[in-house]
Amino acid sequence: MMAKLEFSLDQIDYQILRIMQENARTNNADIARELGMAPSAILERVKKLEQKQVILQYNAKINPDALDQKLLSFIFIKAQDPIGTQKVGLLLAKIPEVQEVHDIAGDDGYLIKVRTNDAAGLVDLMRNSLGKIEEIISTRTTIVLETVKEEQKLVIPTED
Amino acid sequence: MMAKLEFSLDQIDYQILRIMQENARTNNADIARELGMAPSAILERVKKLEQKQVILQYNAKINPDALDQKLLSFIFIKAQDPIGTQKVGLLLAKIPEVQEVHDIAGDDGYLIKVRTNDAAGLVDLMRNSLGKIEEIISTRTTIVLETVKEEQKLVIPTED
DNA sequence: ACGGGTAAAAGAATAATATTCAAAATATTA
DNA sequence: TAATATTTTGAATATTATTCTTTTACCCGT
Repeated sequence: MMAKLEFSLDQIDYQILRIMQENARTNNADIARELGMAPSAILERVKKLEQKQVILQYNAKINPDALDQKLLSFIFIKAQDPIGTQKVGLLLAKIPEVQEVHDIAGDDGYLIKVRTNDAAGLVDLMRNSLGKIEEIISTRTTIVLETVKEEQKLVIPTED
Repeated sequence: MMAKLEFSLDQIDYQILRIMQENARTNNADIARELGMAPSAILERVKKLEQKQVILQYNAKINPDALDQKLLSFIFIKAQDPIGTQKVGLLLAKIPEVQEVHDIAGDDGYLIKVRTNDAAGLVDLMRNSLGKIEEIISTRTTIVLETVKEEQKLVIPTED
């Protein structure tokens, strides 16, 4: 079940991705104009990029402050997963406040990124959500004071 | 110049954000239908959300594998910033492969998230980019073996 | 409770975009 | 070089975006 995906993107695809990465709501007509192509061709390309899972999704970046989500934290979690599984990782992924779960090298661990309203919210989460996961051995929390940059933009090649 | 921003969102705004967070390319007509409102009203709302900086941007999530960006790492950076500045943070933010830069509590440090093609790319980056920043005292790198979850979705309140 | 005023929503008309599809152009392969 | 497959175009139609006016809802002070 581990089909090797074949991407194979050309320069035009890269340009589309570049535009989409800047503003995912750019319409096909605008992209078409910018690339000097017909809108229908762009539509085809974009559809294909979605099908090939090159574009995974379109999301709106919402200001955390607007939802009063003021505290960002990273938590290293040492856990004892049943061999060959990532049971803990999957449980962590289910927690809504947890934005990222990474299985990291070294200490049988995970690194998670968590957004809560405040310190109290973080404590709550650790007690009520992490606390419920028995396989967790220990945690180490790092509090973010200020975020200088936070994007998911990838570096898109200029030549093929 | 530190104007306190007043958000003040109602339940309809939350619903719009919820939809946009799932798929930022959902068109106004669809949102309107889903919320049982006129498209023009939705347009107004969305514009306002953008103006108020509640919605910061729309981005396409691109599959890192498709661009051969196979390696994800987190690097803790201990640095000696000139007092009251985040000079190092800003320099780090300029590096394209660096997706996130967080100023963290404790050890005068930063935590950055970096995406490179492979280990060689990471070494390159540390040597050529981080190496050029003199204020950096030391680094500690954590390699991600596998990512279980990676989103930026926020928890949107259900009641006001 | 009653206006006055403001903000938001609806509705209708127009502009623009999305989408479909057949034909033409391009690439690909044998 | 011919044959085939893929991609692009261009035109027609369906759908959506946007504008603007009218109507409705909401807020405040009296």
